[in-house]
Amino acid sequence: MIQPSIPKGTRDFPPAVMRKRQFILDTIRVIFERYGFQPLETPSMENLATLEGKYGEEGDQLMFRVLDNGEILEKARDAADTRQLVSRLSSKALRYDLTIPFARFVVMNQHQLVFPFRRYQVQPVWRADRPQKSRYREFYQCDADIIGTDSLLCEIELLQLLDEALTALGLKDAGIRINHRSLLAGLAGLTGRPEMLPEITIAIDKLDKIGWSGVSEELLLRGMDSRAIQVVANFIAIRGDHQKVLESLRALFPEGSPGHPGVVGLTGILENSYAGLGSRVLIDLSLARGLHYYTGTIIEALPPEGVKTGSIAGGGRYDDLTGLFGLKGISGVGISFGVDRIYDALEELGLFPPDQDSRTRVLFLNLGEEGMQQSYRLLQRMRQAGTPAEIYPSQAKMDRQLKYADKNRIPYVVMIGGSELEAGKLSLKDLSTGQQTLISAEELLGWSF
RNA sequence: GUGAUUGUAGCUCAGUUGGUUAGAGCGCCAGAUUGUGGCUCUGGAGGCCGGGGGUUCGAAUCCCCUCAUUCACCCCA
Repeated sequence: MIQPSIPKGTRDFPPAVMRKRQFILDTIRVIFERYGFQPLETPSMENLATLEGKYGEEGDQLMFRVLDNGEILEKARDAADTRQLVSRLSSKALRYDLTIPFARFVVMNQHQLVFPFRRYQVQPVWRADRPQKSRYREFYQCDADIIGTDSLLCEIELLQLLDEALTALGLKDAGIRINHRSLLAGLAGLTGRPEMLPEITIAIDKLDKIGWSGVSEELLLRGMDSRAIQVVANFIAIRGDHQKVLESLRALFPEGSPGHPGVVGLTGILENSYAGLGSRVLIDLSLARGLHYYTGTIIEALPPEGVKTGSIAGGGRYDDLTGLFGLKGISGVGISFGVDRIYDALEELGLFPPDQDSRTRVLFLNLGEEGMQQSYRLLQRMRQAGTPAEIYPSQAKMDRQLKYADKNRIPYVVMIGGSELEAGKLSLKDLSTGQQTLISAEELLGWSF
């Protein structure tokens, strides 16, 4: 006998958990649909060439590769190094996110699609990360993307969608932060070390976690001088309401400078009368986000204060994602919800709505052949009428059948046994009160459960 | 990849400076109660003390290795 187990970082979702997950998924899906996004699913596996190199070196290492079938030894024999060995043994990998497969889909179907194209996608993704709290090796993403337009209206829509979804999920206190990649590029230019853009973004992204002293230490460690570090300090010290921040940015990045598109972008998104985005959206110049393909606006939603999980949703604009697959000049913008982290946050805060189950309302006891046949006919009629109902499959002791109802928290029990058959009626028992009444079949079908 | 943590019954966990037959609560099964659940009472089943090696008269307990777990870092949802 082997000890049953599941792979590291994966989970079973028992019924009680699934109910809560479905609440999250349904909430998000309904809002996606309401915003006009169309459903899409792509395969679990993609060709390695599709995924490789899209997420940086780290991403490549975290990808789950699928071993090819066939003569492994033959293929492996004269491989020069590990890298070559792996590429000979594997030509497919599990998807790492939903965005790259989406870009691949768009390029493959460019002639059938109508642009701008809006799609949403709810599927698991896999990362060979080391699991820890709120980090799994298999987890779900819910993505909505609009591709084929660079209109800022899309950013506005996605921010509103995000705001609406967070509210519907009960996360009223979740904050939304926004930034723009070209502001970060502009910052790198101001330091006089434009080539250090990646190091700068990685460092300042940790501001929340390690504080300014940690960030400056890291920049120093990466070879930045104190004058340049001071430039970074001044930059991320810019905060406050939209107007004030945008004003400072305008002064910092005049027309023609590398940071200017960011100023224009954020101004266009935040300074308009019709969007009404409110105070939930904050400009956060330290927001960087890891994924390499973002080029414009970047968006992130954080769980409410006190919850330790990382960001629960994120997204941004990518100007040339499909260019990787040969289709140039198509801009897109998307948002992604992390279901598992939203789950953990709601659980931690006790924010799941209490009444999330549509479990069985009525159990028919099985008290003998004749009664069972009548019960089954009634059961079918109740189901057709939309009442979740079931019948105990075997003629077990009554004690056991009632315990079954009790443990599954089924509120009503119907009994048709000897005495009921004699009376031509049935007994309906309310398990919460213990009350039992003798009623007719018609009365049962008219009962409100 | 780096650094820690914890592995004892189905679950949550006790277990004394190393000392008889390894315990509790919950859960499970049976009975009190042959057509009435929850509550109560009584009884029962269930453990290679993660695995391997070592020290010792004697190891759940000490040492080494290994596997698994959880957490933090890195990175990320």
